[in-house]
Amino acid sequence: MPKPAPGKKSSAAKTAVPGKKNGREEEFLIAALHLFAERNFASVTIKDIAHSLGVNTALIYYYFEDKTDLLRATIELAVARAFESVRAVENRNTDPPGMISAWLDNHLKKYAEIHRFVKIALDFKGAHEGDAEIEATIKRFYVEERKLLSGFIRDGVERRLFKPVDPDRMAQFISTHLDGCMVRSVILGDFNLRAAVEDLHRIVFEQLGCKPAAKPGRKRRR
Amino acid sequence: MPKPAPGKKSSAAKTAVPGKKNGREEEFLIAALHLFAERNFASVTIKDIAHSLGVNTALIYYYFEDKTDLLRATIELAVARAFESVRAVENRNTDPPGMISAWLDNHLKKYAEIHRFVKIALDFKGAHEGDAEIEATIKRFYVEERKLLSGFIRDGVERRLFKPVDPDRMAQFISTHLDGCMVRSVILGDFNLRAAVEDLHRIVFEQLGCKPAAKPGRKRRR
Amino acid sequence: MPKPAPGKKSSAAKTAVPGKKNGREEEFLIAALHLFAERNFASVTIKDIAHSLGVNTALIYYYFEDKTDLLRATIELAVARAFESVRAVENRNTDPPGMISAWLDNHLKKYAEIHRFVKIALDFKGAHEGDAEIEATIKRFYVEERKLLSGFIRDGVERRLFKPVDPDRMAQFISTHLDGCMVRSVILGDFNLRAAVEDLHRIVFEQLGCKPAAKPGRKRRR
Amino acid sequence: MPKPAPGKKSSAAKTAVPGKKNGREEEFLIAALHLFAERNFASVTIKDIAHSLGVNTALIYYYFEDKTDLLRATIELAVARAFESVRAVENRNTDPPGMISAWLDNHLKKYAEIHRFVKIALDFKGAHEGDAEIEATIKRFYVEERKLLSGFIRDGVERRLFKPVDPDRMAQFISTHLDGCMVRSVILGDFNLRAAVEDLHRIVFEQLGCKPAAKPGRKRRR
DNA sequence: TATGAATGAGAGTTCATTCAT
DNA sequence: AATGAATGAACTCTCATTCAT
Repeated sequence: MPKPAPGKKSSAAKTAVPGKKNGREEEFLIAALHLFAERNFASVTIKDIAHSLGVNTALIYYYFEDKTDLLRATIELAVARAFESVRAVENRNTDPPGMISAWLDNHLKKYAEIHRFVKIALDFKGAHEGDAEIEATIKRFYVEERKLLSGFIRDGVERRLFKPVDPDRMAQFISTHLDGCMVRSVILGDFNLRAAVEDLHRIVFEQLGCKPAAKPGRKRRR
Repeated sequence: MPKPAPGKKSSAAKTAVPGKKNGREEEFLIAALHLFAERNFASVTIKDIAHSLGVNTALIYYYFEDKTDLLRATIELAVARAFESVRAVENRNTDPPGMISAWLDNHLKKYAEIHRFVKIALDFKGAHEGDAEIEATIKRFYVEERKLLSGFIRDGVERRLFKPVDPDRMAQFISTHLDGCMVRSVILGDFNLRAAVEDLHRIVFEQLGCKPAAKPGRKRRR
Repeated sequence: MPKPAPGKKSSAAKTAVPGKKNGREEEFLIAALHLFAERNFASVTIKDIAHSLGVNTALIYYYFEDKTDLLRATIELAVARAFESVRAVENRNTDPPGMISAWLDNHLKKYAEIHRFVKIALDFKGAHEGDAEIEATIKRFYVEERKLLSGFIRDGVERRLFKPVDPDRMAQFISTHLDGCMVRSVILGDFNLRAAVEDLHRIVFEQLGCKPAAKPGRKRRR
Repeated sequence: MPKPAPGKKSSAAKTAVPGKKNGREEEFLIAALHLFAERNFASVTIKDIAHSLGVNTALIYYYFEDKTDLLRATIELAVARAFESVRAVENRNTDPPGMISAWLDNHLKKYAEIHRFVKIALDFKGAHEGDAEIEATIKRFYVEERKLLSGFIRDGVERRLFKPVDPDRMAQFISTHLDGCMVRSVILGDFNLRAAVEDLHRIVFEQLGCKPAAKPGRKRRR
């Protein structure tokens, strides 16, 4: 009863004030995002999160219902951030080949962001089967991602820049491979993400029958 | 009355490889393999495992040092099983294109096995950083996998069946993509694994400049 | 109804030294001191200690690292208390014979305190070999005790009140005998501590060539 | 019912076949004696004892009712052994001063035996209050010990070799001090047992008004 | 807002003990 | 006489969560 519930009920009400979140609340989300990505959901304790911000454990319960609610909000933040970077690509470039290149490039640059999301999404399954809200958020990410990619491809095919491939399948292929890259870089410490993305880039463009725009592609390690 | 007759569940493996270290120890490993793959290492309790075999919790400590030791043994089993199926491929086929096809096909058939391994390997990172033995076992799997695949490719290139691609990079590409497929099928319930593997198959053979052996490719869902 | 109103037992110490680190932490220490002295370290469970204070088991871990840390703190408290009483003697009396008498007398009065310390110290060996900190605390007690006693004796010898005995050896003798008394009173239920200490008193003063101050020496049982 | 109980009911029936015990049974007792003396009763596990003999854990239950029964039998063995050495003294020497000297000397030589007994006796209290049989055995040791010592002293007093001291009190004094020495040598790793016993020796003989028989007394460390 | 103190539930683990062979 | 396998009870410790302030 003493708790005045400032925007409770998960993060649904949070979008009432878009843009900057309440400071503390976002601090928790960011801290949680990092910790959940580094370790398992189960391995990260409420204490870990609170300590990493230098605040009291109980405070988390002022902002979030419980640990799962925090996870929910964290995943939403991760998805939002991943799209932020994707949207940036969308607005800057207009020719399909460039878009795809930019997007792959983006994966390299935003490695940490996307990596975090995949890791958390994967971890989520296995400890929280049943939470529909989280499941929906995750799926939304993948659906939008493919929509975006297949949009580029369809555009290129229509403008005869690409060979007549199935845009959906090609989008799926790219996106699946990128997930594979993410997984590998988690599992194998010495995985060369840059080289792997470059190889994907080359192969995709060969499939599309179109020379890539000679990416800078710095030195390879492996 | 509460004691539910020992040795009821998972008795399939009990008589599978007689003479080997089967019996209880392997029963535990198989039960653990399934549970760890389904849920997180942290989410699976010792009680869960014991109960799934209808035995007492303490019995686990008769066969394994502790929970981590059980995980270690489980991962070793998973790797052994994954190689079992791979070796089967190796011995049956001799022409490189057929080998690669067979191997991709194998991923489809042994989906559950490999999927379990990837899931556990991924989960391992984040809760057990530091256990060098487990880490080594996981890495061994990937190293051997790539060695196997690149061997096929090198062979095909030398026999002029394939275009002169870099065998290591191509092997890495295939193997990474397969991991991506595995992850997707965990995260996304409706992921069409068969279709994804077929697409990979087609693209790989295009890259190798060689028609695939017209796989049957049953109905596609997506 | 099962919760028996917090802070019921051992509330004596709660308000004993206000301003100091009293409150719960000290309550735990006192409860533990009594229990560890009564029974073995291993026999006393965390539950026993918590229950004796009417609080939850987990609360102990809020104040102490683990059970061994609690033991450590308990021994430190016991040593501190033992010195408290010793210091009291030191400040009240200045003539060496009186000091020694007072000190033996003190052993009688503070029987419970010292007895607890010896019991715990003895128990410590055999279950915790390796904890250097605890070992050091115990040794400190004995070193300081002997230093104190030998100081009295040296003083008396220099002032020609005592025969020229070796102060260190005589101090060791007294202190060892007192430990013997403590042990006996633990092992043998009907050991007459008072009589034993009186005998020591008499013999020591004979050794020092000096009449004791005719202690009252109430009734003897044995 | 399948258990044929070969001399069960604790060690009461064991004396039916005096002299050498059944081999295995005595092996267990000796192993237990050492382990209980080194560590706590609670710290020594049944597994420890069985392992130290290279046999199976369950075998212990063939010879002993349970762990406490083993302790009971162990204490009986310890007492028997302690008296063995005492009796040896009794038979070899006849002059009271020599007897006392021999007995103190014996403590030095049989240090390990006696030390073990005191340690176990002490440990017993605190984990097993209530076991009357064990308690009686322990008390018997102390009663007999004092009887023996006071016999020597009374003899010496009657023969005018000693001053007219109270034999019981002097015996108690000696025996208590020896316990003190034992305790010290457990608690303090660097306690010089030899020197402490020598000091006791000297003081006792001064009290008895009789020069000790110039003990060899090798070099002192402390 | 923020905290210190407290709790309940449950996890992993150990251990004495038993039972069939 | 001896063992391997199994069990139940207990213990230590952790963690999410709550409550009063």
